[in-house]
Amino acid sequence: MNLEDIARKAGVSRSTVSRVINDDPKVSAKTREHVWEVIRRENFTPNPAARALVTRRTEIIGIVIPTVENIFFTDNNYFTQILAGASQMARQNDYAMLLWLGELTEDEERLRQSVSNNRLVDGVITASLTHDHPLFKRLLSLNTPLVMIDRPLEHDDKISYVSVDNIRAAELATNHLISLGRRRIAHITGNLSIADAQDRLRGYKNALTQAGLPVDPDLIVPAFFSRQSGYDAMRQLLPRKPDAIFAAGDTIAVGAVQAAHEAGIRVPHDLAVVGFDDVDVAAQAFPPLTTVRQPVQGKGAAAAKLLIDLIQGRVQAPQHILLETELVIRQSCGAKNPLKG
Amino acid sequence: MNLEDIARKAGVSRSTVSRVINDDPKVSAKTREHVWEVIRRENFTPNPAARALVTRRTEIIGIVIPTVENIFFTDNNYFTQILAGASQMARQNDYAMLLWLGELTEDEERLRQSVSNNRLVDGVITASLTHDHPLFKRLLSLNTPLVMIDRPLEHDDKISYVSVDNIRAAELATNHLISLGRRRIAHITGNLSIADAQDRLRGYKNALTQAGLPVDPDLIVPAFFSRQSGYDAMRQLLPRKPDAIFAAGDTIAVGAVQAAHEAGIRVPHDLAVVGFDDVDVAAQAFPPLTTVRQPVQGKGAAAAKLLIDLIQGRVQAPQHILLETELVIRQSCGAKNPLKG
DNA sequence: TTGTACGCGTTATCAC
DNA sequence: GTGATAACGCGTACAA
Repeated sequence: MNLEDIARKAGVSRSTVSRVINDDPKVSAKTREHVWEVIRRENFTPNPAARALVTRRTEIIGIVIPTVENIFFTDNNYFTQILAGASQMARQNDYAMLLWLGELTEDEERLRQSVSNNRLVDGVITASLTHDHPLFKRLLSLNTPLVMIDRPLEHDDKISYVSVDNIRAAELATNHLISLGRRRIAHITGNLSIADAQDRLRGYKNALTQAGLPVDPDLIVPAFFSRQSGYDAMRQLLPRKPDAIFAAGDTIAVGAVQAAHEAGIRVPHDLAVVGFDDVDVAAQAFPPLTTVRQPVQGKGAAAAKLLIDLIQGRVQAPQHILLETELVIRQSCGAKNPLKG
Repeated sequence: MNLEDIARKAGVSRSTVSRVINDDPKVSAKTREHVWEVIRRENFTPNPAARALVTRRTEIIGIVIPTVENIFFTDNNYFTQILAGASQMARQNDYAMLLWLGELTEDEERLRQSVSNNRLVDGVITASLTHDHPLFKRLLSLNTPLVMIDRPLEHDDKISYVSVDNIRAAELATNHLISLGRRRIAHITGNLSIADAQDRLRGYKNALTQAGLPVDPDLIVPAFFSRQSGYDAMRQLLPRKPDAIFAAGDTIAVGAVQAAHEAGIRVPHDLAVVGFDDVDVAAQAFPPLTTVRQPVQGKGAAAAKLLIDLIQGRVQAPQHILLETELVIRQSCGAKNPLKG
């Protein structure tokens, strides 16, 4: 079933059917309605391959989640939420969504090829792409529309991205701990090759300085966004006797709490803990985590919307969008009025 | 840059280039090598739209995760792992992967249309599609190759699917609790419109019966695959004083443990708990959950492989693949030799 | 072994 | 407002 068939059944020419489908104004209301009727009756959809061949557009956006660690070690539903947000926005705009997930290292070159040689998509979203990943340079040199989720560490002035104000958000978290009377506040960082992690570290330092507290290097432990990493970091911190932890991610915080428990340290009594993200594990942790909520689905949705706007020429790159964060108080910080988890 | 350009640069005809790309044997080794060189030098990739137009194949598989609850209430990384497995297998076979996520109810009709009218993919994988979902009938009546992840409740004899033997797995979990001396073993079910949940319930009953223990309806509480639901179910169970819980999912188990803690019940001392899936939250729970691990990534990968085999005619539908499960002993069951979480 | 010519289903550019 | 007709880039009989 193709345009020709519909045309015959409707008693018009192929071009007219095409015009009807593409909302071309110069077609009489009468024929338009008639043709639509036939299309609906026959349950016809134009062949996207043929369409793409001539329009040079596929109406597909790609989303790339590139690194091994993201998929296998992050251990939370961050990426599910990113995908949910992007998917919904794409569908609302009649775009389909192609997914590339980075996996084993051996596959990395193949992924890079697959993404960069690809003519299947009108534009690309990346999530948590680090500037040292081979795809980074490639995607920049391509002239496909590109939107990054999470600010890139390099060339961020030339790249469109969607993120949150991580510095302010980290200040928020740290100030909260300060306001609870904590004074030896430690920070477990995320992967510092990611701008988010760097910004959260900066926000932590800012808050201490502004409160007149010392920034003690011994209380800053670099880690990655994983539970094991948070666990290890906490064990390093134990002898330094912090009274609070600001962790750069919820999964890190969960690992830290586990190490604290094993050492007989009570959370929040002996140690107040604040995480970041508000992904699934935050509310499910014991005790439920106080954390900085960032709108993860919102980031996915905003990235998709921005990408589509770029594709359709409604806006010009680069564009930077920062979404709002919010402190969610549960039990791990020991504040008086915790919300229900 | 197209076949014609490459042909000119290589001093051959367009068809020869096409033959080289498609590994047609009747082309001399010499020209073949020469043409490949030009292709590599020019970094050429054939236009997939043009190719799809003539071959009627897109080399794209679709994956559908349809229901609202899956995305928003499941709160674990189950679907991330499904996607990771499917994605990796797809790429290994030079297929791209299109993702449809079901979201808000208003969008359901749009999703159904988008999936079923679609000519963008060579075949479809569904994850956790229930038989009462509008997509179920549609996908069956389409003649696109189809593979379901998780056995469908109806027509499972006509549908290809990948799953685990949930009955045996549930027996495994329940037997473990019995072997630890527990006698009032309760079961919190998953969403019973999903076959997995029904099978786990059946396995639970089987194990009790085989051990000569009574099946007490008061110790079976229906729930959904969510933490809140597990929490509510546990509160119903409290007055009935179970000494063990087999939960149909890890997230359910986490909710149940939380309710138990609030009631002053110690896990595992007063209450042994076993979950199902071994998703992220299991190891991160407090205490770390003993659970039945199912190979979630493996299910995604197996589904993609099977779908591609169906598309390429290597096997005939319907095919049923059951993967192995494994009991992972951590702390929530109180067994003597827990593995490291 | 290589080249020629046609068709895939659509949109765009002309005429009318 | 409508209808021919030429692209779009590729695969593939068929001819050479």
